[in-house]
Amino acid sequence: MQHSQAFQTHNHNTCINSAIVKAQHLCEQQNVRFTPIRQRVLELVWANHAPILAYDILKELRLEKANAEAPTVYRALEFLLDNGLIHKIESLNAYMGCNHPEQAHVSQFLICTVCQQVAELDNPKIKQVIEQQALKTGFEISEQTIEIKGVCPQCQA
Amino acid sequence: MQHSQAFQTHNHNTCINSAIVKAQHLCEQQNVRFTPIRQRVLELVWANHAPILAYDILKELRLEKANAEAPTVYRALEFLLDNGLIHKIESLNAYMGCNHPEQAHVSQFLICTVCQQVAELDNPKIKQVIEQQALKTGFEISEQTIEIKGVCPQCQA
DNA sequence: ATTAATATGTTATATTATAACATTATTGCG
DNA sequence: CGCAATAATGTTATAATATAACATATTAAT
Repeated sequence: MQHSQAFQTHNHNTCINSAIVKAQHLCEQQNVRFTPIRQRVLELVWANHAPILAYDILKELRLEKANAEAPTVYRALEFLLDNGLIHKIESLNAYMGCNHPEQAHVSQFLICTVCQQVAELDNPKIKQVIEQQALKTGFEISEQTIEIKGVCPQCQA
Repeated sequence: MQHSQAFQTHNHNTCINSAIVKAQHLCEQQNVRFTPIRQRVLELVWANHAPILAYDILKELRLEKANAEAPTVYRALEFLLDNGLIHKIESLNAYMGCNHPEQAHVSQFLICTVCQQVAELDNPKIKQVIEQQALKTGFEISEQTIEIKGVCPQCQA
């Protein structure tokens, strides 16, 4: 089973549109404001399946909004993170869209070091084994950061 | 089985001494230079079971070496990382000593958000399940970053 | 001893992220 | 509606993390 389109060819506009629509619905449900800046930043994050750097978002924003500054971007990113709409890839200091923000989940990221694309897995086995093994030491987990680097199927060919 | 002393009381001088001795041997074997700066940085990294920030290492170094600068620290950290003597905790931008640099291994880190201490696990089950599940998508793993946040046994009491 | 390779010193700057305060927009309520 | 409270954005400055580039010193190999 392929959990993500990231490593397959697909019409990526569908990804972006679907992400925006989901975000709109979720923000409405949560009664939080999906403002134009927040939407635009989310669109920019979704521009590729590769994670994007905050200052690269800023560069893009500035093409449309000359007075954009770092806090504009970081505030939008914080909002999107808080509401589960994006993930931060810690080992890259970069951000990527979340595949299914509508449900809480623990993700694992497969980061292709050749094409830079990242696939989001939400594999319950991985989550559970980690919980199980950590519990053996008496540790109570609140958060898992799982980032896997390697080469995706496309780039092996 | 407890894989690390981090969350238990212990004579920590033993940890530091043992880490330095292992590093000396390994560097000799590998025919790389374990210089005074590199040794001192390794000692500072081992000062606690909590990861340390690069600029905190720099502050300590400067007490002994007034002309120490950022590159001094980052070069030593790079050397220690390259030779498997320390790990970088990506989600904290911080560095910690490696428990058994003498063998290649995939680690998982249990980061206590209360006491800031970090235990290094080297759990083969976790490693294998991740490999297995990633392989299902055709992904070839080269590196795993596994950082688990939560509360350690001591801090639950 | 001389050269090559490695390590360190030094200055500057790139990159990532936040603090602090001013202004504007939106919401809730009398 | 009009006003106050809250939330969001604008703006300037700076903190925190990390590297580039080039000079000097140390060590290793011949």
